[in-house]
Amino acid sequence: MTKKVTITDLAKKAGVSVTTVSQILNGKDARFSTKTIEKVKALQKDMGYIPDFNAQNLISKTGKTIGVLIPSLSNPFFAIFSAGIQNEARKEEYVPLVFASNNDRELENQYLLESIRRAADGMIISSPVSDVDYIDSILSQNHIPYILIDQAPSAQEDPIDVANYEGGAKVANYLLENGHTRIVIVAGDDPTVNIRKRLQGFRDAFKDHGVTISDNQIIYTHLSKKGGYDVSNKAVAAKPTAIFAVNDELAIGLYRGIKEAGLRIPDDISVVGYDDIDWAKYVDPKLSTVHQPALEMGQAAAKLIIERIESGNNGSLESGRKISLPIQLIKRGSVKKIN
Amino acid sequence: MTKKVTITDLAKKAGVSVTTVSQILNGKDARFSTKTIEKVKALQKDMGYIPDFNAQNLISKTGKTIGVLIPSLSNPFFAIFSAGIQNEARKEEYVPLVFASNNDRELENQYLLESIRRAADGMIISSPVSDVDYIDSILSQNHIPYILIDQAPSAQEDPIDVANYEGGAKVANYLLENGHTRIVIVAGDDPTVNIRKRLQGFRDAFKDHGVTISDNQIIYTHLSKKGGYDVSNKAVAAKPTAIFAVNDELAIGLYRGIKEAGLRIPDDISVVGYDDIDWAKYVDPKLSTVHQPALEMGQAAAKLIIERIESGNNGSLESGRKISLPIQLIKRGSVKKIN
DNA sequence: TTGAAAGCGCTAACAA
DNA sequence: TTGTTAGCGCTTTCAA
Repeated sequence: MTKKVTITDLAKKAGVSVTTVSQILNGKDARFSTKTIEKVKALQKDMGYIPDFNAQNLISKTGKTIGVLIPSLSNPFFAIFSAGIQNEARKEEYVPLVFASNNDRELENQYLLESIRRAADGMIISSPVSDVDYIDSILSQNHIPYILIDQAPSAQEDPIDVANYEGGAKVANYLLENGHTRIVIVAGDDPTVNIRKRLQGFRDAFKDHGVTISDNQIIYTHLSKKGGYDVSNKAVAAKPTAIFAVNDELAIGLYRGIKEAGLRIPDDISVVGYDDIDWAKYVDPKLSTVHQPALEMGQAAAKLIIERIESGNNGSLESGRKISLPIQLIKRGSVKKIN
Repeated sequence: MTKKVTITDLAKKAGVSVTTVSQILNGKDARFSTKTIEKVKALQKDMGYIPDFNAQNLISKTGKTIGVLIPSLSNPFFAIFSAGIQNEARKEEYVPLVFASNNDRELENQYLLESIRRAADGMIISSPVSDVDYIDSILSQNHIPYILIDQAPSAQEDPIDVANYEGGAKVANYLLENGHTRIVIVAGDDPTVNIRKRLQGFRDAFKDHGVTISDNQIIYTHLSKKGGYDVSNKAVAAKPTAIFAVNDELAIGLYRGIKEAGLRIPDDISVVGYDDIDWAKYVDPKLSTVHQPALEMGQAAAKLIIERIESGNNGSLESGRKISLPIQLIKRGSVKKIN
């Protein structure tokens, strides 16, 4: 096995010092002769020299790496969210290290440590099972800035605001306009703050119209298609005229269960989701939902964390600016007007 | 900003040399007194010492990193595939660096170089636009083993075999058994070898039954839901009794178009997909398809590349063992018997 | 049972 | 315009 070309090899071959090569290749070539510069650059190509990442990082203390913790890649929302992070990171020459924790606390913890070990410069954490205090303590100790997205009950305000309260209220008003007052809500177990706000907005809007939604109208289940499917009987049994699923995956699971129960959407029952994953347009009937800008959220998260990294603001809970992103109610075919 | 704890800090505090600390922390503690060992280990916890990744790699020349190139995360097949890689890699303490190239050749190339720069020990490439010769040359030069999955026309046999020819044939026979001979195939542009084999198996099976499927019965489009949707009119216009979509995304796009055209599945037209993404069970009617073990494929890919890395087999095209994975025809509700 | 010293590949003061 | 030297944090001979 031929060894990798090092800067010393290159320097020798060029008949200059390693400093010269290093400087030139790093763009600090002001003080060198054109001749030397060209010689070095040509040789770099010829020899296929690529600077050693580890050696560089050992000195610079930054590998331009962002650790990313998400619950799962199989939820399209997070797949797109991750894509957004990657897009934005790329512009600044950062690389995301994406870990899916599957809501497994231990795994999540391992991946957190692995990110630190791999010298992540910052972290984006969007995995809901986290113990926020623990994360804050370990990350602060290591002086790694981080942002929490869509996080478990936490003192910290989400730095990326996507108007969940308003979103929930929009769904409520949409349903109200269409005459629905007999409602079931389907939510994921251990709802995150974002989803709680969404729920709160929804319930408050109903209350404003004189309709109280009690806790037993909320069904909790695993936050997935299967979770929605599993509780569809229960949801249907309550004989609502409309169901609000706190995300689209849930809604699509409900679709299946509702149809298997012999009911039609929206004739027998209306369904509204949340997220507007691309699949929402491909189910029958097309799903009414609230558009969340998943891609933009990923981009915003990456932008924010890079800002913090480069500003040296190793901020924990208190720090940093916020980004607000718009949401939008998308009316499609899954809600019917009743009277 | 407090500095990160280094091995020197720890050694000083323990009153021993860095060698001692290094040896003990790396499990080579045979020759040290229990007392020293305990002291060092305790101090590690206390001080929160984490060895510097870059410094370690600089010496060991391996960062236990696998570069992964996929077309996109938004296709659930690849999301699951990536999850499989991560699962398996984790067991061996490798970390995948996942890059989605979106079929953009330039991006793909950038990510390839970035993986090399970041000292990937091996690569899994599953992005169909690649220029295989180029990849082989650059990776070989850098002595990085790699495996190509589901790759563009290539001399190399896929190291992970998922019986595409047989899969295609199974779909064909299924359709044949149900009386379908008027067929349209919907495929992605620039089909990969795997998909070609799938197609070939399909066509050969029909031919065996005396039915020739001509090239103009194949419609090419973007390999996505939208791609399927976009050509649905064209597909319907050919008045087939059944459509074979080479993947589920395409099939689900077709579903939408077919319904919008006022036709019913499977009464007016039967549809079969390929992949068995989890969504296949959640569309109406449930999609008949061929189950591809995406998760297992990811695991197998990771296993294979780790084997090559650790065996020092920096193999390019010729090398390495193969893994065969079973597929399965899943009959659901999207095919109807006709006569 | 322990430590001194060299060196991994690179960057950056400081000289020349 | 270029080179010498030190040193990043760690592992690993080799010696004590």
